[in-house]
Amino acid sequence: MRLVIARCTVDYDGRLTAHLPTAIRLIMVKADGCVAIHADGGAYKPLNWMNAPNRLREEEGTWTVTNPKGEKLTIAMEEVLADSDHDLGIDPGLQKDGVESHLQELLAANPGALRHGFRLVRREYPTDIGPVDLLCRDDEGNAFAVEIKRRGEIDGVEQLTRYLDFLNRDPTLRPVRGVFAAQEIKPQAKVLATDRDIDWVVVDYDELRGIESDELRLF
Amino acid sequence: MRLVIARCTVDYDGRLTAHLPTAIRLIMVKADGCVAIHADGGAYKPLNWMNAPNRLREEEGTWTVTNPKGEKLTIAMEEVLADSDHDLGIDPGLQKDGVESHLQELLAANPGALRHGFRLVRREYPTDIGPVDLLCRDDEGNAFAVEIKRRGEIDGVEQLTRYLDFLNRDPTLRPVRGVFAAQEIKPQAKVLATDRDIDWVVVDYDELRGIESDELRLF
DNA sequence: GTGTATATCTCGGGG
DNA sequence: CCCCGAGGTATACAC
Repeated sequence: MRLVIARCTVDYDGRLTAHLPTAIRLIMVKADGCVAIHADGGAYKPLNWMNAPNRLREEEGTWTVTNPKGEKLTIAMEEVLADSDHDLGIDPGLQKDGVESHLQELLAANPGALRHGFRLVRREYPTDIGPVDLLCRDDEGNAFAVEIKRRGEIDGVEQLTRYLDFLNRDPTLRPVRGVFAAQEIKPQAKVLATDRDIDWVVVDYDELRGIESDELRLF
Repeated sequence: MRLVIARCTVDYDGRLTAHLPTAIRLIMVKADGCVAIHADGGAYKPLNWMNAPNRLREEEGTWTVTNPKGEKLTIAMEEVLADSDHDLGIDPGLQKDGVESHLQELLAANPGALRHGFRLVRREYPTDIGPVDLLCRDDEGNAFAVEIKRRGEIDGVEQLTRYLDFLNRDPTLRPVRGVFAAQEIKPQAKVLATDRDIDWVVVDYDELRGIESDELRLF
């Protein structure tokens, strides 16, 4: 990783055009070739950047970064204050826990946590406009489409509504009701779901993991 | 801006839990206090971070960053390879061109580019759930709500659908049809728009700018 | 503060 | 490769 502190101006021409007036900034060049220009604030997002793959040409105080899509980043170096290079090696990568996919796995393994008697028909059940997280049936054979979110907001209800529209055109499934499941659900999302006759369930992630490990303990 | 190159492990505990095993990484601390941990690849997004406002405690090889929401980032420094500080000053900021607001201006000035005979009633026409980008009428007086996006995706169609629901309750406007305009429109968005009887138009930004400058040239 | 809409979103998965 | 959905989305802006 190369780190350059320099007074510079920057121009980006690609998906939009953008210009940075003269100032001192950090220019970070990673091993994969990606370039990011950081100011001393504004969270982790750089002011300007160019992702890999790209080609960096460095000549007479002007850096030009181009990529295959025809985007172009031009850095005019006015004064270089520091320039260092560091060998970081390959990163083993981030281990995450608690995201939606994991929540979906847990609920797929324990659909009864959503409603008593639920059994899973299929995860990622396909429709013309995308896959539904879970398709379940209750003990009377009624079909339910389940949309799972970590945080339940209004667009999750919209998403489920779209799936229900399409699923209810299928005579082998009809009628299909909706269940909106999330670790927390915003008041507006509850209102909209209720208005559309969609059930909502707040699920407890830690409790689900508890059920899971309890079941494992039985073996 | 402080730049530290160090072999470290990192743990984040907040909206999720995440762990980074031992490796050499860049730790960037900006003037506003935000902390970002970068590997030598993977675009501009850091592996882990903590935005401002937060509190950084540094003691005996362990950095602890906490924020008011109760999130916590712990960096265990095993070996510091470089540690430098740079005064960057305040950045004058980015000047952008080509974003949605500009596209909206161009289409407001040239509604005929959407459909022959269109004239503008109002930009940002208010409804109970937010303003519609453009309200137009055709040469027969029929009302059209226009939603403008740079990239047309499915949630833009949802947005327009909500506006149409509300606009069609107004007897002085009814019936109002929808036009979904974007520089590019994803296939799913086209399917959903067609399904809901909403027209969609792909607009060419550069061509629109051409029309604009042509009109200026007439004066 | 919440709610809403945008982003050169980034990133990862699946066809 | 594109399409699609999720994100510790972040960020700006209106109410």
